[in-house]
Amino acid sequence: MTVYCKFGTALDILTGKWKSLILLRLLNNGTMRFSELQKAIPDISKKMLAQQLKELEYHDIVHREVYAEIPPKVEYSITEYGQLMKPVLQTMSDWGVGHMQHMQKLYGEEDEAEANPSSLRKIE
Amino acid sequence: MTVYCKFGTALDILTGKWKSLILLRLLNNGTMRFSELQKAIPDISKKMLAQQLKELEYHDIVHREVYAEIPPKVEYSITEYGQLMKPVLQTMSDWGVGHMQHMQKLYGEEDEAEANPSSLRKIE
DNA sequence: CGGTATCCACTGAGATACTG
DNA sequence: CAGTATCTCAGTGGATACCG
Repeated sequence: MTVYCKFGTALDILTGKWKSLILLRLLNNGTMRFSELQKAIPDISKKMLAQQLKELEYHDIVHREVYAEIPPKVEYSITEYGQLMKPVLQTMSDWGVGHMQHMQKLYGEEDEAEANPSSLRKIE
Repeated sequence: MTVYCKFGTALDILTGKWKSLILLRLLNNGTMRFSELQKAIPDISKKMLAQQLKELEYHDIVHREVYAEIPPKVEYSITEYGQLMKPVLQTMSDWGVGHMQHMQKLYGEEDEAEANPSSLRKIE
């Protein structure tokens, strides 16, 4: 159980399909508004976006800056502490890339491999 | 979408609450029988264990060895290719450990931190 | 022993509508 | 614009029973 805990901690943060998408966007683009994130991640609903951002904020990975304007404006960015996620994301991504190739070798072309360059590299 | 794909690949494998537990056990103990895994992971159901193992096998991460005996005997182990997961697990675990401390600093002691040593280190 | 099949309860997440 | 509230439904996973 204790083994799982530590690993699970990372998992809980990264998991949830959307967190990674959000993190990736913020990492690449810097500061983004709520609506910009919505546009950048077409299939996410307001509800999910708000929920995931709230969790990331709680974990001190994402910073939320509210401007007292009309109409409202809220900007999100990765905290300094949040930058520590980069190597984790990168490691997972690297493995993922290699694994897709491995799966192809084993099972052929069926995987919806769109032959795109590894844009995750942008994370640097 | 393409960004997500690569990252998501890793996520899909690791995700699912149980995969990590299984992997960790096999990594630490080497070969294990179905029933041993059940005992080692008390809260997992047969159904889930079987399902997760099947997925890991499909991904060439876990090897399944069937002995034609009565009563049946099946042994699971990490494939050579599967060993490549170790650095990924380790990176995530390391971050997880650090993050638990960070959360404590921010929010205090409430987290069910059992003050255990990082057993994940066994993965080495 | 090592599963599979079936049924069921619960949760995650989409759609929609409303608010400050 | 940036959310919150509700309602709903599909999929995940638990419990149980059965099979080779």
